Amino acid sequence: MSDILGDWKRSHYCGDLRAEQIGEDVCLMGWVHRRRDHGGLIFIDLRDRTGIAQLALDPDRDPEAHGKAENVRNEFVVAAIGKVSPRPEGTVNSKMKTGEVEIEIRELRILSEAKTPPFMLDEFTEVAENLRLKYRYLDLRRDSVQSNLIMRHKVAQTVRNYLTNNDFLEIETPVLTKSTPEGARDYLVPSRVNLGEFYALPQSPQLFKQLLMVAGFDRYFQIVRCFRDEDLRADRQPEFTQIDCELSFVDRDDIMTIMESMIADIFKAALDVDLDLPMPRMTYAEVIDRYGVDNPDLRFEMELQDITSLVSGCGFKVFANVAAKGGLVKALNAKGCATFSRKVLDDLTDFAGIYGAKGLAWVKIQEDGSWQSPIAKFFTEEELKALAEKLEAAPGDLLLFVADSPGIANEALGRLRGHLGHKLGLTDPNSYRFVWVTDFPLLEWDGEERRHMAVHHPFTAPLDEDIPLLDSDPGKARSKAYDLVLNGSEIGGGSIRIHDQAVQSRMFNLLGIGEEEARQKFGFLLDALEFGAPPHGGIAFGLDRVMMILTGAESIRDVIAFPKTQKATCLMSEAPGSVDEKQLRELGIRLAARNKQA
RNA sequence: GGGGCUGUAGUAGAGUCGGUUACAACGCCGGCCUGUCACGCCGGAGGUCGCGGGUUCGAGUCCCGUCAGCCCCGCCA
Repeated sequence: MSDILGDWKRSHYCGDLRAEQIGEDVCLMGWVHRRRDHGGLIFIDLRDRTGIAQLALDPDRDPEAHGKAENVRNEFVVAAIGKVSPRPEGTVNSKMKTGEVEIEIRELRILSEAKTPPFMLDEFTEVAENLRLKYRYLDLRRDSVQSNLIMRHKVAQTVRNYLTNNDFLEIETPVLTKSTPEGARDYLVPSRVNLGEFYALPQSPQLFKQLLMVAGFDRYFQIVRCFRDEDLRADRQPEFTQIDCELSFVDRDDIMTIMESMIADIFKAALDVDLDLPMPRMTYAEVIDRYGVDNPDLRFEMELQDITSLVSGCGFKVFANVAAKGGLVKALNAKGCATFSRKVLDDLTDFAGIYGAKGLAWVKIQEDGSWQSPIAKFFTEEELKALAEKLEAAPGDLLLFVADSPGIANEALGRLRGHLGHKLGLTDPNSYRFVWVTDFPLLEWDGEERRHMAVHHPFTAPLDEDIPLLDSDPGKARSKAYDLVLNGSEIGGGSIRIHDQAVQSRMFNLLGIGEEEARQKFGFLLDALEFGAPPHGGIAFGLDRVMMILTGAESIRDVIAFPKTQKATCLMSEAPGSVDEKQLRELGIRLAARNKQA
């Protein structure tokens, strides 16, 4: 039987007690983190979200409270009243914020008893993630995830303050909305009132925020949940949070300038780190050429080199053939890695294979400058010299080559570059290297669907100078889209939108979206564009990914209070679950028979 | 849809070549202990080795299947 709270009021958080409070009477409430029973004296480490304070219970001083403390177990919820006292000489704990003081407890109330938790709630015990997720409310008592969520709150507040001070308005948009085309799979919600019809949960508030610009709100933001029914990854959840912004009467530079300063505020507030502004900007073509991927990690160099022209006529058929067929031969120099074993090189080859590379050629530069390599014999002295010069090869270096179609050669070697950066310890977790990537291609060809797809989304404006290309060579057209990349991770992206109905219609044409289909899917946007749409553009940041980097979390689950597993289930609530036959009937839904026998 | 890793007391692990009663730690329960702070000492309880099948005289160990969690490819405008 527990005690009642009665009229006790908490006076302090546990973690806030310092030497300044010595002599004060305090009332603390929290969870028993640990109890140390010395037979006589009992110590209780009392925990709340701010930290831990040591309660001291002396049988001579307060036998009743001490007696109660004998029955206390871990994770009991207790309230305690006592006097803040200095710890006796030699017993100060310098590892604790509150280590100079303890509370001499006069009265103790057990507010709630607790079963022994299924795992220990200390920072030393590694617990399997499925167990952590099943008992998430206990896992969240642990300092690590709790401090991540506290920082997340701080970041959200910083965003609100910054954007508010810059004349943005926070406006909510519908969660029950309409399926959007071109994007990821939608989560669907059946309508009871409109049998047979479905809402879709938003993948982003894209259309609504553009309509808010047409409506004249000028600057909008929302910290908003978005939904995508796609497979999960370490940095992808089916529901995630975006910092979503849209502005009128601006160009790309305006948006990037305003937003990078918000990012700087976030880093100052969360980590007390000062960022250098403005952040560097690079075109898509440049980052692909130099790093192979559109989200390069700039914490280290190791740039890719295009050596296609150097090997186009060489004796190594693999390279020569690729060059002849319009492919790309790219190389990077892993400085000092000539020591890699055959096994490691095989692993790197397998790694490149994941991204479609059919092989990975390598060269070890020996101490005497000679080439140790299965392919060296195919090259002339001049070719070797030219390659060595281009790659700045020095004794001890490891040169790696991928020859393939441009897409595969760039991606495979680019990913390999990132992989090596990690492996070689070149990715300092306390270094933050940003880059804006601009001038993305507007369209990409989808071989399966036999049509162009929007790289960003179908409302993205082409570069002014590339508008003529829409007719002549749409695949070459570049867009006014931009991504913000941090340490190899895309943390945000956006674009200037099309605000001209005629251009928007041409865009739909290019995408193979017929007039009827366009009208049916987002006629309201096309209509709106005809009623005076200002030039506008925006951006959305993935709050979860930003938080991962700020906290150093390896999984997005560590920055979300109640995340889902890789199969998009919640181990705690056991969502998703089946529903009553009655609910289905009301929705006019009958489940198709499963292919396995019931 | 595909590739890979993991699964042994409450927890996280060890378990050799297939061989006696599956180990020690932390936690838990009981006892002792008045300055600890991941307290200490003594004792105790606690196991369908994820699940199902197979091989074998004998399976935690080998094989097949299956379930769950994780990482990756595809997918994610």
